[in-house]
Amino acid sequence: MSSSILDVAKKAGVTKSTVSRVLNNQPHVSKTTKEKVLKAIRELDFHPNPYARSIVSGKTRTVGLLVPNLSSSFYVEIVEGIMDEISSQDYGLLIYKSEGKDEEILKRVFYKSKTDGIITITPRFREKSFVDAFKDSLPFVLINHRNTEIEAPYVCFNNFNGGYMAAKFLLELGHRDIACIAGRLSSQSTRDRFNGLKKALEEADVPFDKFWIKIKGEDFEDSIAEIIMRWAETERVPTAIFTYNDLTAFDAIAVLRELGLSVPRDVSIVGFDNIRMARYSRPPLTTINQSMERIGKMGSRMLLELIRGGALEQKKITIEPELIIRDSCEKPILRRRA
Amino acid sequence: MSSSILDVAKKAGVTKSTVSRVLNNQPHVSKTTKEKVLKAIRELDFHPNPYARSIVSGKTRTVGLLVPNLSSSFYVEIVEGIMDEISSQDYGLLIYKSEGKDEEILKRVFYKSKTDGIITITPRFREKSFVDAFKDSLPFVLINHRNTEIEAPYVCFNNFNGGYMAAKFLLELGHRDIACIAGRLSSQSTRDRFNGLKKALEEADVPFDKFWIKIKGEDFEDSIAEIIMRWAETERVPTAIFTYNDLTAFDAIAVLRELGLSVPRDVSIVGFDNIRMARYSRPPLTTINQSMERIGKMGSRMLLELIRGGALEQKKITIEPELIIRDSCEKPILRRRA
DNA sequence: ACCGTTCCCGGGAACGGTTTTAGAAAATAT
DNA sequence: ATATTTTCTAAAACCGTTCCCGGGAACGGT
Repeated sequence: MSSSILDVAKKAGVTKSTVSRVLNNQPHVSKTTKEKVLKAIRELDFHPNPYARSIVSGKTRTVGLLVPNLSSSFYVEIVEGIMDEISSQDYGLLIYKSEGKDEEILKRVFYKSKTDGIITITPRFREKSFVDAFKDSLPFVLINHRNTEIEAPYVCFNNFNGGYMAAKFLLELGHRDIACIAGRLSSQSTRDRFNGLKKALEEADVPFDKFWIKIKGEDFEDSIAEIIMRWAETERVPTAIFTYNDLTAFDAIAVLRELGLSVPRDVSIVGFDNIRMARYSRPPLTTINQSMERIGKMGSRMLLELIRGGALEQKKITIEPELIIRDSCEKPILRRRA
Repeated sequence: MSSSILDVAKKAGVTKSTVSRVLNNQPHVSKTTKEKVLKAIRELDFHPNPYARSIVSGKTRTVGLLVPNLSSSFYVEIVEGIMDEISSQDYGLLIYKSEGKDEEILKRVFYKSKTDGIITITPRFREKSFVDAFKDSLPFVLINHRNTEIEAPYVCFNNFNGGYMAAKFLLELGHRDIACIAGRLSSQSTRDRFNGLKKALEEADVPFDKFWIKIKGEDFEDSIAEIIMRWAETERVPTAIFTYNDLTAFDAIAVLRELGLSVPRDVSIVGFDNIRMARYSRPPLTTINQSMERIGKMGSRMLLELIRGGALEQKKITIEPELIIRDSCEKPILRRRA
């Protein structure tokens, strides 16, 4: 069994109060006593029990993190940013996979783990009222969730501008037949990206053609092939496709290749997220960069500041995206309509 | 403030000991009393403080995880497997990035976090003696570390066989000029892969040509380009390359392409790990599959069994790899030597 | 020499639980 | 009806820490 503060006290010939004072660098302990205690601590290789500490202090030096999954490197990169920041400030990180059951996990972290604060990376919450219950009793930061209903600090990307920039880039290359493969509209960030695209089309006076807008959950479920095949069958294939994330872009490239269409010669593609693999794909993917690491760090800093009882200079932070031009886009080739 | 067991006791008109008994499903509490207490618990939305509990029980229902980083999806996939398993058994997971400072972090988890057990995914430990100090006082499982010095339970891949299978596959295609880009030999798993390759070459009576063996830390540092350029300059380019992981394989493919060499037509490539992106690359990568998720789950189960005080049926588990044939390898073309 | 500070240090309560002990009430046996 | 056992519950001790309080020693001022 590991030794307790009482063992140290006995060994040093003082009481536990004195040991405690030494442990916490408090004043009112003489130099000689301090040394005696320190010696005893060293000899017993004593380390105070963190749980006993937190039971009286109310603090645990641990923060909880809810992440939907680690299958998307978008999330993984954010998590890594959080880990670095949290760790550098000597806090522990309790990580939970929340996919599909955010509320359940949140409850669990809150009641059964007693963290000093919670970060959630999640595109949406089902029950607003539920989250509301927590956010006042515990520091709470949302990442990647520009949220209109829940009144909590957040840090997110300007997805609207991302969508806008991507579309504008394609328009400036000369594309007019621009398709969009969008995610579920229940996610705010997806909606924002989509709306940014619409805005750019509008500004360029390009009519908004419902035929080329494919929305996950409405027009398709998982298979990108399904969508592209349908376009190919009608012999109306867009000259450019904007996809809601890089992984989907890779799928699209693969399917197009199967059909004998080359990217970017026949079809240009813009992704979104700039995940690590985007530079390795064939062709290297033009995409919208968002610094996942940065958003993770920012979110962590906000939370830690909240934990320390500080007031946030900014409760709502939006990070601007950046267009990364690689090789997946070109000027459109002329093609006859069927 | 959240309510305590005393509040519940008062509300139910009993003492805290009775509430505690109800909480822990202990006998010796009458049906009517139990119901009164349960009602009070419900009404106050009471949840026992886990830290107060663990201070007396000595258990925390939390396990610590050391992972070098989340930049490699090899690690990420293992972590996800661990998360799933740990979570399903209602334990919490305290995650730490250990890259380059395993010992320091291990110390931190051990002393400052008081977990019920520790899993480390790490290719190597610097100071054996240091780790030895822990493994007897706390359940401890090594993942991906077939370790000869530290006497601790582990689960790892049969990297030797992986290297062997990869090389054998290339040999059977007819390759003789097979290069190998190997990782740091300080890692046991890298050594194993490398030795597997050597064995296969030996069996096929292919002389082992030092010219084509490039070892990280000895022959190069980071840049794969550097290696391949050197081969190209001497006009001796191998017909096949075995790389020590998939990411390196991608790099190699990119560099070869820059040089106007096509994979697999001019050079065949076999990777290692079968990370998620391997199927998306151009060409889809032939590689050695190791079920990361599986190794994560296995390791977690071992640890949890150890925590429960059970004896392990097997202390050392080795998982066999599998060759995944995709499109990055072909029969060698005839080429004149310079 | 006496008194008021200041500095150290010990005693004990508190934190929120579990566990042991002990005693009262209820059930059973005689 | 009384003795004995069983079942339930309260009281108290404990886990390892922090924190408040109070007492004694040392110190300086008059």
